[in-house]
Amino acid sequence: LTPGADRGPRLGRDFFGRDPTAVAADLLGCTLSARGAGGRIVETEAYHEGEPACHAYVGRTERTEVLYGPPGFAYVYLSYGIHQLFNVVTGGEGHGAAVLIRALEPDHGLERIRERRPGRPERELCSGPGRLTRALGISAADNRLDLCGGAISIHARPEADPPRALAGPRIGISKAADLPWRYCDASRSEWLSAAPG
DNA sequence: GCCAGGATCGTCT
DNA sequence: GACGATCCTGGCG
Repeated sequence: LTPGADRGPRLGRDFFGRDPTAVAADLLGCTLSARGAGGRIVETEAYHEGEPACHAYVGRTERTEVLYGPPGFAYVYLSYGIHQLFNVVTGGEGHGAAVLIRALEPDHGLERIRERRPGRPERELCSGPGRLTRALGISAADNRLDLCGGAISIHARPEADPPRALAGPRIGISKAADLPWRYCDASRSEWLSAAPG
């Protein structure tokens, strides 16, 4: 665990309004903070309307509408009936794209996190997309929240501690499984949900 | 330590 | 009515 004091300014709309692969790579090393708890982003995945693993692939529905909206908003959905998964909407308005946050190195609000995940070893607090939402108290109530102004924020990474980015195939999908759109910070391998590559 | 299986429900066909 | 962008538990050795 590293101290969490060195966090940059809150990321703005321009950061998110780019290709999901660029945003996914650049989110490594940034800090995700939700209501007083959070940590360094160490694992992300990009999704784009043009490939079938993306929820936006089916077009605009009530569920996917947020993906087609302006960048910098949260897309939170229920996976397997149990787990909340947290995504950031990317790209320009009218394009359906997002980045899934898959793992954090927790670095602030540890007491709150441990309260939400009692009895868990440090490594398992935030090492997985369902785990980190539980750790930070993120739920479907946060769907469509503005990350550039709301109770969940993302902050620029410190220049002094850059990530070592590695790209590989995404996890847990059956379609478009060949695209290397999962990004890991290899300088934080112990906090990942799975080995890079 | 590894692996197999079950939990659980919103969304779309 | 089927299917997940997952996680946890229990059995085995």
